[in-house]
Amino acid sequence: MQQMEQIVSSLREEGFRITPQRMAIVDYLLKTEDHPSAELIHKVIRKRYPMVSLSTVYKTLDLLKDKKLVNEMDVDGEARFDAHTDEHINLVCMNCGKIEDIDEESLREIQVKAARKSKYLILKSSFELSGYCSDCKSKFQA
Amino acid sequence: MQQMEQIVSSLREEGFRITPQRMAIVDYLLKTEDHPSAELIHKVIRKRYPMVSLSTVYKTLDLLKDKKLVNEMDVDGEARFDAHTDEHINLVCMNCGKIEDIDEESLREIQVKAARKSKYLILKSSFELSGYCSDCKSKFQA
DNA sequence: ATTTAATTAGGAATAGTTCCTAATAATGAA
DNA sequence: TTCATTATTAGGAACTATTCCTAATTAAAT
Repeated sequence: MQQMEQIVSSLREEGFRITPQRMAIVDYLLKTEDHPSAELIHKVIRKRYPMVSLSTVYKTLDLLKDKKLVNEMDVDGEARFDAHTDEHINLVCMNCGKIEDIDEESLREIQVKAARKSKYLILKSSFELSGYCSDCKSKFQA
Repeated sequence: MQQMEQIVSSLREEGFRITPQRMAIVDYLLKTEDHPSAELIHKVIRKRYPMVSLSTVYKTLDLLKDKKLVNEMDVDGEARFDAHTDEHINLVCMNCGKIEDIDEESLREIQVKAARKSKYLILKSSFELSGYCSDCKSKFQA
């Protein structure tokens, strides 16, 4: 909720229009703890704005990615989105598909080390661990 | 070259057949430093075995993934493959698409920490940094 | 209220991947 | 070696997430 106004005004300043579609998508992404796919976002948004199109969802997500307001990650060939853009580890459950975030300050150091070793100019990072969440884990051990 | 025989015998032990197609794909993946896509693998293999099909490439890659003999990663919605399965960071150039590996022993610690915090059973990890490689970097700074 | 240019809805097109099936060939047995 | 069995393959059709296209709409400046 808090970041909403910042995002709106930063878009407006750059000359982008504030449409109900964009508001709805940003609002949903800020409020959810999930890491929804474009399709899920579309489904959810549609409940309030029935005529919003999937292509608009994709376009808005592209815009938000450009502005570094959301991160994109890949799970089984499907893009998933996250408005929590601080450095963190994504834990992906290979059974139920749930994604959990974990803060980890040592990621930054690793990034610096890697940049130094490789001479890359690093712009984006993605740290992902996959396995079974605590719920699904017990099913497999039973 | 060295691992070839191990892979062949481990597949044979489990009852899988050793076909020229599988040999060619494994051979190529072991020899290259690249992180080729399925399509590139197909193109390369075809030079020697002109009738090998793309679907066989995909199936073989699935098999090798299952056996943990190759890792899969995603670059712009395209799967890329790597027979170098030790823990490492992938550096992806956002301009030319090149991928470089960097060894980093601290990754293991992070993994252990994350597993402890989250109670996940971790089976797979992927650490990816994207940006510009040293070649492309200079083009953008000019 | 009017203008105008960004944005949208909707669907068609694309591309990577998976699926399907008859034909082929690797392997073990005789 | 020859034969029988059955995994594997080639080829292409089907699928699916995403991108592209265009006329209609609408946010925002005047």
